[in-house]
Amino acid sequence: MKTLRVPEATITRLSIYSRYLERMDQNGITTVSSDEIAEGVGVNPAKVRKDLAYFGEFGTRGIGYNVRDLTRYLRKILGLDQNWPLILAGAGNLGCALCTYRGFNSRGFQIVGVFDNDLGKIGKKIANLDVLPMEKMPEVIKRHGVRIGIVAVPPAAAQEVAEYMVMNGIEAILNFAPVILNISGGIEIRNVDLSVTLESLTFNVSFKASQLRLSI
Amino acid sequence: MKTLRVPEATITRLSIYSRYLERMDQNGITTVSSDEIAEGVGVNPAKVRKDLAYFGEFGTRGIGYNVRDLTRYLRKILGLDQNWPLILAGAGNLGCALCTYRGFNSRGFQIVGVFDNDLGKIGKKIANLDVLPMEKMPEVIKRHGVRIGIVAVPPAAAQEVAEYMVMNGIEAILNFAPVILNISGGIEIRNVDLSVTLESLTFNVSFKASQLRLSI
DNA sequence: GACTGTGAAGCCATTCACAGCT
DNA sequence: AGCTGTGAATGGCTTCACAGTC
Repeated sequence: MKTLRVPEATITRLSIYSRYLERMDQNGITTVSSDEIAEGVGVNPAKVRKDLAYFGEFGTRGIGYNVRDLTRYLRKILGLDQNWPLILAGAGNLGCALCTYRGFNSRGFQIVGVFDNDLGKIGKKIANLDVLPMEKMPEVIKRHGVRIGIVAVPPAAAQEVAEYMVMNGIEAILNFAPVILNISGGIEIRNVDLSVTLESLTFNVSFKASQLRLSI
Repeated sequence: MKTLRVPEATITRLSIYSRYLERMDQNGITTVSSDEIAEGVGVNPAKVRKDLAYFGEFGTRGIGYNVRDLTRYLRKILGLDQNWPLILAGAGNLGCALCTYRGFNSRGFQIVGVFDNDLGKIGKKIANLDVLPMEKMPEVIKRHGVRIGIVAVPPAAAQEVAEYMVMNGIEAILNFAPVILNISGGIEIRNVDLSVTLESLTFNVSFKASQLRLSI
């Protein structure tokens, strides 16, 4: 009975391993070692083994891991042995891109409702989905049993939209708005913040050679 | 002379502090304490002070920090005292969304070239920019002095495109393709991987109450 | 009294190194 | 011989707690 807390970073890596293994499976590879996985995704081999060890013993000493079995275990660990309906708030450019994003379907994600409060957008179709007014959200969440919501509205509206989602039963939020959402009650939030990510690049590019001689 | 290595997580937070401070400035607030910043962005106050201390002493004991000055320092630290031209490979839905993303301009980012190898897309216009064939990339990089590239092409093409960018002088890559890029030579890479992010949510939502009784 | 800056302590993730299995 | 699984060691980020300053 393991009750160790699993690091968030481990979960991220499991997801990456999982995708790498699926590609190996498609290439007809049946067995893989932690060294090969590590090489393939750019991490330390011991880390691969430790990450897996949080959840069980999936390998065979002297041999390695069965690709297909490990893939199945990983998908189950990540909760991907079921489909995940998603709702999306914000039918702007980003929202459109997300609706048509191909990477979702293969992992069991499907956007089942798109919402906006802009009358100019409501009623338009995005990838077979009607853009609905926010008031319809509760109904869609119930009908599909949605637990995860995506926030892709302008920053000024993000907090309000997130609260509305949570009020209607959403348990986890993927937030693209460049603000820190203030939500309590054990709601899981992940932020995708492009400016922040780019700025970690500009920092590194700016002060690469000149090891930190900032002289402000 | 500080030569301490600055944690990557610190850089990420500086970027977040910076945006928070700009909002305070717009609201007419002139002075702020580490406690207030911490509260506003959801971190520990000591962490705010430690993060800033890597780069200097910006505050006044007993008083706090001057909002406008600290904002300016942070922008300089992050390399945002200059504009950053970007190139974008991949003129699909995601590419379009990125071209019109409003969050970039206010932070000094500007996409100056969009490239694709799909003849059906070349020549089309996205947000005032012509979609160009990949062969034009070297010229655009040189003309604008581009150092950062965005990869928004399908996964199968990502590695090749990234190598092409690096070969033509790009020093940092923001990668949206769901693959691990294998690039050497001190090139900075940041991955924005929506499936991975969503899967850390499905994991947490799946095994929230049921503290990890996986029974695979 | 209020708040910053920082050494020290605490904590958590990573890496090492090797026992154990095939 | 080859590779996994894991206790121990390491390294690094976070938090505490308080001296120092206004």
